[in-house]
Amino acid sequence: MPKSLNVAGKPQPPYPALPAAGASSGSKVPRTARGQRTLRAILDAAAEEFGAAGYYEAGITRICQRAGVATGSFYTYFESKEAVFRALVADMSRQMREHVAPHILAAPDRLAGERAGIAAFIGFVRHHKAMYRIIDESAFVAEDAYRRHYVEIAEGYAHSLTQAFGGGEISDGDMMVRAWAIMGMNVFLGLRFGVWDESMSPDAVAEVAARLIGEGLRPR
Amino acid sequence: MPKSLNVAGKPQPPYPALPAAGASSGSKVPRTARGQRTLRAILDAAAEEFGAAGYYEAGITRICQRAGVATGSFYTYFESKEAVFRALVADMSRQMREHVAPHILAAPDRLAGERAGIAAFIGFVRHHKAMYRIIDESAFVAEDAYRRHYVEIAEGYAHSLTQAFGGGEISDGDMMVRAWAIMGMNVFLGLRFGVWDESMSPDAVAEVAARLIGEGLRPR
DNA sequence: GTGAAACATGAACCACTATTCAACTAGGGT
DNA sequence: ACCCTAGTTGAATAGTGGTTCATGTTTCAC
Repeated sequence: MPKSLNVAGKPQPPYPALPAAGASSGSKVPRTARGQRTLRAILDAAAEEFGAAGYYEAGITRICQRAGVATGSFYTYFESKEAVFRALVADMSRQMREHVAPHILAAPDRLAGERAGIAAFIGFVRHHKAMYRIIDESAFVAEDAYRRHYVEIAEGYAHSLTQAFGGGEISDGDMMVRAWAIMGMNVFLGLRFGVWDESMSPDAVAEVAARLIGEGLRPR
Repeated sequence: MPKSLNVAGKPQPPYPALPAAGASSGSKVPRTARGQRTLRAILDAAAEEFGAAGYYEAGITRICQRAGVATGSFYTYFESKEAVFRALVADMSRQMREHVAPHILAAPDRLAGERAGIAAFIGFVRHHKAMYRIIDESAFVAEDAYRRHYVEIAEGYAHSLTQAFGGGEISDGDMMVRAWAIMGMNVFLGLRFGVWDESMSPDAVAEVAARLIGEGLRPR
C-alpha cells in the first residue's frame, strides 16, 4: 500500500536532516527495471509484514512470500532484516510529515493550523495503522531512527512556534518543551482515537485538542 | 532495584481495574520463604535484563545468571518469558502511579497539581529508566497490559478533570480526549527530558507544561 | 526426627529463522 | 546473435535461546 521510498527517481525534497538517514548503507540500489520492481515488492511486503506481526515475529521468509520472490532475493537488496526495517522507518517518517504539513500550512491562523494538523494526523493514522506501529516499534529496534523521526519533527515545530511568537500569535515560553508536549499529545490522541478506536471523528478530537493548546483548561 | 510486585503479603490496594490483571495466570505463588526470595531475585533480575536489552534481546539464561539461580528454576515461577514480562508491566504500572499520585494530591490547586505531577513523573523516570522502557515495549509484547496501563490512568485522570469542572476550576470540554492529550504530553516529556536528556530540571519542564495546560499558548 | 511437598539444578532438546551460496536465468548494450 | 552483468532461486547452514525433565536437595508441618 505505501507509495514511496523513492525507488525510482522522482526528485526528492531535500532534507537537511541529521547525520544522514539516506541511502547510505543497508539497501543496494537496483540497476534495472526488473530490480526496481522487485525492490518495490519487497518493501511493500515488508511494510505489511512488520505492521501485522511486529519486528520480531515478522519473518524474512514470509516477507518474500508476500512479495512473491525467493528468500535469497531479499539479500540482493538489503543486508539484513534490520536494514529493511530502518529503510521503512525513514520512508514512513517522510510520508507522514509530507501528508500532514500541507494541512497545517493551508490554515489561516495558528489555532486553525493546530486543529487541521491534528485532524490530518489522526485521519492519516487510521489509514496507515501499520505505519504507526512500525515507527513506534523503531524505538526498540532502531532507536536512532526513532529519535531522528521525532527530533526532526520537534525541531521544525519549535521553529514554527518561535516564528508565531515573533508574530505576536502566541505567548513566550520554552518552545522546545512545548513542541515535545504537543507532539506527545498528537501521538497519544492518534493512538487512542486513530488506532484503537475510531468512534470519534478526527475533527471532533482535533477540536478539543486545539482548544487545549490554544487556551488551556482555564475557565473563561 | 524495583521494590515490589508484592511477593510477600503486604496488603495491596484494591484495584477494581479491568478484566483482571492480578495473580491470575502466569506466575505461580511460592509457598516457602526460600521460594519468595528466589521469586524476588528473578523478578529484579528480569527487570534489569528487560530494561537493558529489551524484550527480545533479553535471555532467560541471562536473567537467571543475574538472579543467581539455575535456568530451570525460572519455570518454577513463570510459565514463560512473556509471563514474567507481563508480571513486571503490571507491577511497574502500579509503582509508577503510586509514586506520582501523592504529589498531585498534595498540591493546593489544579494547576499546581499538574505541575507537581509532571515534575514527579519526570523525576521518577530518571531514576527508573528501565521501567519506562519496559512499559513502553509492552505495547508490542503484551498489548493488553499496555492498554490497561494507560486506560486506567486516563480514566482516573478524566474523572478528576470532571470533578475539577464541577468545582469551577476548569472549562467544559471532552474530558477523555483531554486526559489522553495530557497523558501524551507527560509521556513524551518524560522520554525527552527524563530518559534522553537530563540537562533541564524536572521543575523547569513541568513549569512550561503546566502553563500550557493551564492557559495554552494564547498571548495575554 | 521424619517424610512429603516444595524447590533447585543444568544439560539436553527442539523448533525456529536469519543468512549464505552455488547454480541458474533474464536483459540490454554492442 | 552474443556476452556479461544483474538478478533469481531455494535448499542447506548455523546459531540461537526458550523450554523440558529426571535427578537431587531443602524446607517445614506434624
